Amino acid sequence: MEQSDYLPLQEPTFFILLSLANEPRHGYAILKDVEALSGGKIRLGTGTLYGALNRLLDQGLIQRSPNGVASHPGKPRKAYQLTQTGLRVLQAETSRLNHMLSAARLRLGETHT
Amino acid sequence: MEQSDYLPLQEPTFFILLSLANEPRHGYAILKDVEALSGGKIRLGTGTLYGALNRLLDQGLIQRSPNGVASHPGKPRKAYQLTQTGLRVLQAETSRLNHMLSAARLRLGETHT
DNA sequence: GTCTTATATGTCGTTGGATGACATATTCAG
DNA sequence: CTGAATATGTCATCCAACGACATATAAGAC
Repeated sequence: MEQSDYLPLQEPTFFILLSLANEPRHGYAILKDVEALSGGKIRLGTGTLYGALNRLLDQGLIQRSPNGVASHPGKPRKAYQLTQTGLRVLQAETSRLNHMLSAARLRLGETHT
Repeated sequence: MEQSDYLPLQEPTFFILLSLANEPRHGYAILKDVEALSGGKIRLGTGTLYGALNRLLDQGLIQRSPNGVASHPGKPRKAYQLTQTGLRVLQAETSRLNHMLSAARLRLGETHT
């Protein structure tokens, strides 16, 4: 299994992995984080989110992380973290994005950005 | 209809539009151009290509272009070109890609590129 | 002349991730 | 007690991508 077998990532999946890049988070926290991270442009539906989390678990790109014990509203939290594979996939996807932008600059004639 | 209604673009669609950014091309030429443009990494299947071309026609992102009269092997060529809408969508997608990379740099801690 | 290769367009069934609607549970503030 | 924010989850549907297959033509090799 190479990381390229998981590419390309779709937008929601990309942001979910990115949200977990530095620290473990539970689902709802990912939801809010992605919204902030994208400047409010991306609002994950819960169907998209929890579907993706289960798929990513199956694929081994994320894994369960010990839940904090703090009291909080709502159903019990489930925290997740990136696996090494997940990180590699995220980096590979970032690289792919860079290649696409290089190609776009060539054809659309932008100097940089 | 805003250009954002067509986003995000999938990889094949993005490269097809990009291939038409500067000059009209027929399907098979797009196939070869995308392969070159991506450094050989992306090889469109014909199902993907012709399916996408018809969809993009429906959506008004591309339009038929007068066919050259040159003799050539194979079935008669059908040339396509970007519409103004198509160009705007392509630019919007490029912008979206840039935002994603900005977010990735923040979280993955890359200095640039 | 025929065979192969490159060119060229097309159809079709399947898959897989995204999406929106809906359901459920808990804590806290007013 | 009621509503809002928090929190997880299911389900049916949609749609672009994908791979396999089909068809046609021109040119060059032999």
